[in-house]
Amino acid sequence: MELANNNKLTLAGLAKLAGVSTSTVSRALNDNPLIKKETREKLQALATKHNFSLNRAASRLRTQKTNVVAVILNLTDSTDQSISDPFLLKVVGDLNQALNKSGYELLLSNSFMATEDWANYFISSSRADGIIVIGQGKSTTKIEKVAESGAPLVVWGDPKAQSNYAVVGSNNELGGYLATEHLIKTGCKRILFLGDPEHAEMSERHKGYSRALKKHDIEVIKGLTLSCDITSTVAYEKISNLILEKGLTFDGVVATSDMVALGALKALKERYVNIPNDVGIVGFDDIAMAELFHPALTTIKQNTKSAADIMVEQLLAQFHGQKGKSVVMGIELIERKSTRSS
Amino acid sequence: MELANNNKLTLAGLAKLAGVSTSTVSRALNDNPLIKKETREKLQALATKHNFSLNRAASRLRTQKTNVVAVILNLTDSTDQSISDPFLLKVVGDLNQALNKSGYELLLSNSFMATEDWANYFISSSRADGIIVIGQGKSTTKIEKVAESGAPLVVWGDPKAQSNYAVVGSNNELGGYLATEHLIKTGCKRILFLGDPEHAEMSERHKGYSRALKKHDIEVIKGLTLSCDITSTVAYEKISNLILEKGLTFDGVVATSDMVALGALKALKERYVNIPNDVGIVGFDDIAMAELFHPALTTIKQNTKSAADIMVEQLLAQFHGQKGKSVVMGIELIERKSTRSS
DNA sequence: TTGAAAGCGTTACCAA
DNA sequence: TTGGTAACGCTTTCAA
Repeated sequence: MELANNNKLTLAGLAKLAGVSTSTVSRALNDNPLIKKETREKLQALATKHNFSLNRAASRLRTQKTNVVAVILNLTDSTDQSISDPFLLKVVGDLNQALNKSGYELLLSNSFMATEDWANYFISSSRADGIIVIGQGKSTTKIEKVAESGAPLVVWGDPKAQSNYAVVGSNNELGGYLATEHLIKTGCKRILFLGDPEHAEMSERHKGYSRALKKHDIEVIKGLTLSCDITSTVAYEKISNLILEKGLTFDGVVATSDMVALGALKALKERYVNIPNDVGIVGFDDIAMAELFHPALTTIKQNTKSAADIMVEQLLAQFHGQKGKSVVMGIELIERKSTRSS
Repeated sequence: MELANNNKLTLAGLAKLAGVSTSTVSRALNDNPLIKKETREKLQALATKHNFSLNRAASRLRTQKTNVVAVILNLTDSTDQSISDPFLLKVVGDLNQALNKSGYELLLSNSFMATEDWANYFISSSRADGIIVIGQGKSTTKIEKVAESGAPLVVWGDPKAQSNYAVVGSNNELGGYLATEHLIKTGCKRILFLGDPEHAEMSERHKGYSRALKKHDIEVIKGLTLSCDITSTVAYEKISNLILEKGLTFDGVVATSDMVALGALKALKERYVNIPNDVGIVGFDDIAMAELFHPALTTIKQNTKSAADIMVEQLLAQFHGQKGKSVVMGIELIERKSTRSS
């Protein structure tokens, strides 16, 4: 039998039950050492017993702090409004872990929200204390607007691109370089770059691709850079069309993501092109299933877990009044079976 | 030059600027038809001009409504604390879309949070108005606790399992049945079930598997049900070990997810088992990359997009005082190349 | 070590 | 159609 008391228990109610003031209960529940340990524990026990939970709306209003971070999936260039790339979703998952560890909660959003002014929408409105944007996309105007507003902000993107905000991301140029060089060293001569060079991160990878070719005295041919959305289906179509129209004009592929690599892989295998002997493929990301493809995908691994930790760290620094720094994450070539062994 | 006015603009400030009362501004910004259209638009324009944004902490406190829904990834059985299954992440993405459409925001959490009492943590504390749990996991005690608290709740899981809360999910039994029957019809005699029958959803799929076998007068053999976590790596190991120890004792595989199917696929291909001629494989989910595997994966498609819409619908119903209903989503066999053609 | 009371920025009732 | 004002539930300053 429950008490017929519909009124939710508040701090004041709990204080009355305990015979102390609201101040004392508030301090006790927030583990304030001002309160005698004994009383603190007694009150905490009482709170648990009565299933009491502090009203966050009220404390947020009072303290002007939400302990929430807005994470925005910046999908500007995808026609499909839903997130499909497992890599980006992995980043979200890892951010969730990292934020929770630091006592923050994750408010998930994407760039298709009605609002244009993220800082206003999330920060001024007291919805969140800071913003993490995943992906710089093709246009960074929305991001820059947030930066100008002075709101705490960290972006997952290309940290080498100069910006007035903190960007955490992999060394994309080096990734592109290593991928390309690996193909060269395993005997490829005509290497295709598959991806969208308008994208900040992808353009860096393309720079690395060009650098590797030049270093090894291979001509950079325009026709061997194939612009392509970062989805496997588009990659599949692009490669299929290319082969259909011009034949197999390449013997290596540098893909800007594992999903893109997977699309290319399929298109090639359907035409009985042998991987890696006829064409070698290197992906980017090292998503969980990269090693399960057939052949297992050689790829550039990005460490999302430590990236997430660092992003949160840089955001917290801004909460504490410091300036967020851009951080370049190391990457690593993972050799598997989609390229010849070196 | 900005005005040296550090104090954030509030409703009261805006009201003063406009020469009206706070009530009027509040109503105007909430598009209350009580206010003359003219004044409303004037005030809205003024708000945009001054970059004004309502303080949500304050309005949430006042209205006792957050317009936030907590989405909990229930990863009880995974040792790995991060989310890796693209299917579940797709569900999160689709829920985000569906919630946004209805004016709600998504607070992402997982079951590794310190707290045990979800209703208390999210609802009593005014963090969210309702809870969506993704995955019933092996134990449903936490979920039942939420249900008992009376908090608005919708669960993605198996809708056929009886429960005192609203469950939205696919017709898993039928899915298991269709997958198995398809293998039988394409000539398989010894069909392996690969998955964890302790899992609510998986156990339904297993029931369908057994029903199909019985219907076609095939004996249900214990040794052909291989318990397995829902990750591709575990599936890979399980299949590898099975073959190592007992040889190729089966000619068909019903996998409980596409990721599991992918792991099995790899293990088999490494041993030069021909798919689909030696062994046919059917997955479950139809994740984006299912058709990009080699061979393209025959699978049972779950429609996450409409599932997300329905989950939100059922949650909103509870917000409006109605009782949430369990809904069974239809599934569909997608025939590709990992099974012989029928 | 604890208590009284003001105030965070809204909304909504009641009055005009 | 608009305004005055109390109240939402907490935290924190100041006082004891």
